[in-house]
Amino acid sequence: MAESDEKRNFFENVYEVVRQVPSGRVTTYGAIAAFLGAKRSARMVGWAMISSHAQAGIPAHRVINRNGVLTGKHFFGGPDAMQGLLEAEGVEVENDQVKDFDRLFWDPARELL
DNA sequence: GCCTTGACGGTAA
DNA sequence: CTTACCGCCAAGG
Repeated sequence: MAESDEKRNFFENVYEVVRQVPSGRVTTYGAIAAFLGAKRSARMVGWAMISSHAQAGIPAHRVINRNGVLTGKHFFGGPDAMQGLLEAEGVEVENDQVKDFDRLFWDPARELL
């Protein structure tokens, strides 16, 4: 029963980490996955975000891919919804790509730990 | 029950 | 430096 519970915990862990992301900061799927010990399963983090759509307090718009591109902007109900949210927090977005991504990158294993 | 797709990432060529 | 392919895990068809 441990394995099934851990799987569920993985999703819950993702929600918790994303929830700790401060405004004006962005993180990546790989960073979260690596923080959870599944650095090779960054895709699952993205899948968890889709499930997080039903959760509250999950700033999924702050979670993007390692390229700094708003890969899941289409899942926010609008092509510019995610970009608008980031810009509203002070994050400059250019062509669906976060500017100064390296400067705004929030690493859970570096700042949260 | 098997195959394909998917909010990714890293390494190889 | 850019492009291509494979790998991980889960869910939908």
